[in-house]
Amino acid sequence: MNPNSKTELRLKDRQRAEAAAAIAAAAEEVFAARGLREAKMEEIASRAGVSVGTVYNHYEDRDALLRELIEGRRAELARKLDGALEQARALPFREQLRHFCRTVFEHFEDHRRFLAITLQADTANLEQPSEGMREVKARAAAVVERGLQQKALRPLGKELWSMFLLGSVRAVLVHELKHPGKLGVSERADAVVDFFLGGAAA
Amino acid sequence: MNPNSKTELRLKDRQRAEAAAAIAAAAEEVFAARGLREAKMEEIASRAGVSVGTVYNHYEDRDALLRELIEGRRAELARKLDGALEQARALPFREQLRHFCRTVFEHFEDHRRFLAITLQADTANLEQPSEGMREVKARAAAVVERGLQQKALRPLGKELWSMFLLGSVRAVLVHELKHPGKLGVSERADAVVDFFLGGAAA
Amino acid sequence: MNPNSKTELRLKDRQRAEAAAAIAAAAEEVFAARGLREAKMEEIASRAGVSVGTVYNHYEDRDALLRELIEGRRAELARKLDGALEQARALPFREQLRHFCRTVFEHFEDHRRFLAITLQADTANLEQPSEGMREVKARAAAVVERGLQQKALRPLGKELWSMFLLGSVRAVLVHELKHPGKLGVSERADAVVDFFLGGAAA
Amino acid sequence: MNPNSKTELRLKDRQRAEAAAAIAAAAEEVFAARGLREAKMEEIASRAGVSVGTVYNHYEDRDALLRELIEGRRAELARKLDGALEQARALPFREQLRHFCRTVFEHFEDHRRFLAITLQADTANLEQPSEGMREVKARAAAVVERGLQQKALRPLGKELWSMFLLGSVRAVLVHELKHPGKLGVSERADAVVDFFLGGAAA
DNA sequence: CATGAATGAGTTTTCATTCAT
DNA sequence: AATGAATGAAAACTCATTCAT
Repeated sequence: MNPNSKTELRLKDRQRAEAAAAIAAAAEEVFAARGLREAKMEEIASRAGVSVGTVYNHYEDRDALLRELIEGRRAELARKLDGALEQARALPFREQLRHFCRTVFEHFEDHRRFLAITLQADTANLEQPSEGMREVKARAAAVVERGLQQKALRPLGKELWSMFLLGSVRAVLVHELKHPGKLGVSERADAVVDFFLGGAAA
Repeated sequence: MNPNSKTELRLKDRQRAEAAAAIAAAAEEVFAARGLREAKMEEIASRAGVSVGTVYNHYEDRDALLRELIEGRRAELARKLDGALEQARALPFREQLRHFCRTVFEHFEDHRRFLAITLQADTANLEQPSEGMREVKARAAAVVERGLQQKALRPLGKELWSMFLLGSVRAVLVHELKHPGKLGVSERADAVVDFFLGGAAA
Repeated sequence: MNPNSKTELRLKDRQRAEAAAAIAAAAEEVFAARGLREAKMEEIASRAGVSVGTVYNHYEDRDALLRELIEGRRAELARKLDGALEQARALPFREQLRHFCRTVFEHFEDHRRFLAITLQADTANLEQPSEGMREVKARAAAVVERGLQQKALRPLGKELWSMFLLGSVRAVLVHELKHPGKLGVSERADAVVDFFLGGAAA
Repeated sequence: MNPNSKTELRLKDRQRAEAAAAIAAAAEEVFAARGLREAKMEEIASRAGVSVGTVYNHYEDRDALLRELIEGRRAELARKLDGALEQARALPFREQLRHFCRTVFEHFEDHRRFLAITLQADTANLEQPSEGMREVKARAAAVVERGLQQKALRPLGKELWSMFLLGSVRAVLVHELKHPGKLGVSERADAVVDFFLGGAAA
């Protein structure tokens, strides 16, 4: 009927996606500001400049919104990590580690307070570890894998090392959240790499 | 009037405290089983074998109950840590570290699922870091302090090291929560100490 | 976007106002029938033909509902009194007084039982005399003022006279409430005016 | 068994009565301060220096407490009025009226804020006008009766005049409650008598 | 009799979700 | 598809009353 139908569809799709993104952004702010329990659909809607009904046109329900939000952020980070690791493929292991950490810190720089929530949602609902978290872990495991292959890491199991790596990153993240402004992204990455590789002993 | 009045007071106080403890225990279970958002006051009451009203006789409201619960567990851990550090005072730093980690792991062993929840509450409501968390951090800082004085740690700031120490402990904790049963308390402590002191590098 | 947007807004506003009025009417009935303490939100809602939630969409909480209800009725009366006094401006003072009283009695005729409740709420919470009551008093003071200017009243202070005027009106009101149907609005007004101006002495 | 049993009984009775009076006094304060709806049994008990249970040992339930409280105060007033009218029996009518009013004002002087509550309770529960209020009205009717017999009042029905008389007294009472301290008991009585007998006209 | 913690039915209030416009 | 008022099930919380000590 309409020769532009294909174009129009794309246009609509894009508009849809933009609306969904705006809502997600608003939700991020509200969840961050109020907490997982106190965040209200009404506030999310009004902060997004739409009505509640519209939020429900884009997300099945409150849970779905939160889930997609978290997964989305994690997927975004996973993508960034893929890029960073690809770029650093040829560099020495320590450099690869640094790239990994910097990417994480940069990502959190953009989503500061919401990530605190993410960190929660990770610990909660232990039953079904989110797909997204698994993805980030997979990237950590990938870096660590390379370190093991290059004999840059002691042989102790990929899982254990990535666990410690993410734990160290997380510690700095939370610390930054509570005492902001001390260190730049690079310094934070350096601190983690130094500690992770060399430990604390004198 | 009553020659036993003093005794009676103590008795009533003790009974009151016991009732509060029973409710706290029930609340711990329910919060752990249902999650921070889904835990209902009614269920807490009935699991404690009392009526809702009684819960409200002991705790101002739902928030207060959760808050006091978390703080209570943290204070308990802080007390245990004080004991452990006191006991290990004369031992080499590595041993002290091990005592610290073991104590934390043992504590978590007792409160497994609820503490998963606690870990959340820590990250959330960043505004006012709980008194209890501060106390645990203080103990970590104390161990680290000794390490610095004995030149067992590189000079890098008490805060930074305790941050990494707790981060490493937490990583193992969460890992254990998701993949239970792999390691005993001692092995976990050893793993953390080894990593914390020596790092991951080959 | 929508050429009717202005009209639509008005329509919605009107509907909102109508809904609020319907709820207020239901609340009036329930408060009147059950009393200030026994009136339940659920009954108000169902008598208004809406759900509880809807009541809360229109009124902050139970207190606000009652407050706005009372204030609303008082404001209504104040408006009627303004009209009556305006109309009677040129008439002799005794006539003005009669208009004043008739207006009050007519108003009470419409809201009989609820106003019995209102009379309570006036006396209670003496701390902050309601805006609405102040308005009614102001009208009484205005009539009295005219009487003083025309030397139709002995000079004794506007406040004192309006106090006695309202007291006399109130006495008849309460009496009517308890022994209904004896006198028509006009007769009641005449009785008050006669008493107020001439006193009881033979 | 016990030769003192009679005395003891009386002692106990007296103690019982004193306890009940203390509770009534506390209740009066709390009902006055918080209002009919907001007054809590716990607060009444603690202000009386006893436990809730004790309150229930003296009064069937909350309603009974309030009812007996109000009735008690009214009966007290009725007794005082009987005395005053007896004393003034031989005086001219205007003096009798003054005695009546003074007695009322003095009584309210003692129970200031609580009376506001009484005034409410009068208006509410119109169904069953309290026995106590009827008693006070009866005294007003009695004074008025004398006035009529002495031809000191225009013939207009005992009921109507006592209604106006109490209405005028009440007006001054409420006014005093809101703007305290202006007039002494005597001046207030004079004002009412002057107005009641002579009206407001110049 | 006094005590005061326990009770739990009864209310208020919340808020995710729906749906007529 | 957007709107936002209406919905009402589900919680949270209250508090008069009871009763074991």
